[in-house]
Amino acid sequence: MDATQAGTPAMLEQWTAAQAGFHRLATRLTDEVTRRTGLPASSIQVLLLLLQSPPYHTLTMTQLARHLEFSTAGITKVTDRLGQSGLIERSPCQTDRRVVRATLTPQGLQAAGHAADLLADAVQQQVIARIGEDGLARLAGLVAAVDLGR
Amino acid sequence: MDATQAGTPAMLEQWTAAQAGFHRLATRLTDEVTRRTGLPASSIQVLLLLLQSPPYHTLTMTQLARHLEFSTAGITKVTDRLGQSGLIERSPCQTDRRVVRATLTPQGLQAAGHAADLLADAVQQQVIARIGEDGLARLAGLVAAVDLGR
DNA sequence: CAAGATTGATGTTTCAATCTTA
DNA sequence: TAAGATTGAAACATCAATCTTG
Repeated sequence: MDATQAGTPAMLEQWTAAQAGFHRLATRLTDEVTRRTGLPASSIQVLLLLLQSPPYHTLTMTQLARHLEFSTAGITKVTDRLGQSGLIERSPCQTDRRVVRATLTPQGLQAAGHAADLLADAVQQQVIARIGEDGLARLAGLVAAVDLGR
Repeated sequence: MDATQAGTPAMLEQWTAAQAGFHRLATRLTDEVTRRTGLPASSIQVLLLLLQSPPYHTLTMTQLARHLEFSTAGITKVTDRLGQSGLIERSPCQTDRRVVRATLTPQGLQAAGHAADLLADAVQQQVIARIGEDGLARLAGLVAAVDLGR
């Protein structure tokens, strides 16, 4: 028996089940927000990340890409769409002119807040109601622990 | 203060962090398999699901779509590609001629086993090594608990 | 030469419409 | 009439190549 099989097949099934289940959950929650705002999932993620980046609700393209595990090309296009919708503004950085920063506009701040409210409702009803606040905390903790050794 | 705010902003940040972290993890594990097999993530998911569906490694299009939270259109095209690669075979159901079933070919069974080995290695090294087998079990349990009340 | 960002081409997924069968 | 599956069009994300700046 080699190292490949050491964890038993059950380990792999646990992982695939967790992956599929998490995907179902994330889809269900995001769809709730998408349906009421018309925004695709990636745009919602960008808006919420900027909302959670006080005090100026500003991040660079690469910061957005790193946090969301997106390609920089993808971030360029998401922020293009958000810019055309008037929800964010892109501005070149003064000190390093290679850098482009994305900032929530007042309208974007409002949209992000609305999306956050809708998502919070969904999390409350579909997650907290089933595993409690401590359940969510344990879930987030486990994911973070795996992420740390990155 | 209305129900929307009840869970505190921290609850929402925990969720967004968990979502981003899980996405990073899933991407990292799958990329490992994709790089060595040339198969996109969705094809890998279909192969593994069929592998875990004994005794005949057969599922219908809608079963695949439901388990993976894919559109049926998407499943049609994934199985198209897998069929062209000779990894699965599509056959009409005898008793209900609307239904199409996908079955692993001998070659597909081998490919699925290989993908499972690669993924199991990645899970072992990147997940078990950090949170242990019981950590993965807790993670899967929490996700399943949220999924149940579906 | 390396890092940040963008563009065009490519692959994948979904949506809407359609076809077939129950 | 509804359910299962497929098709073509559109949306989205990634890759490779390119441009600019440090």
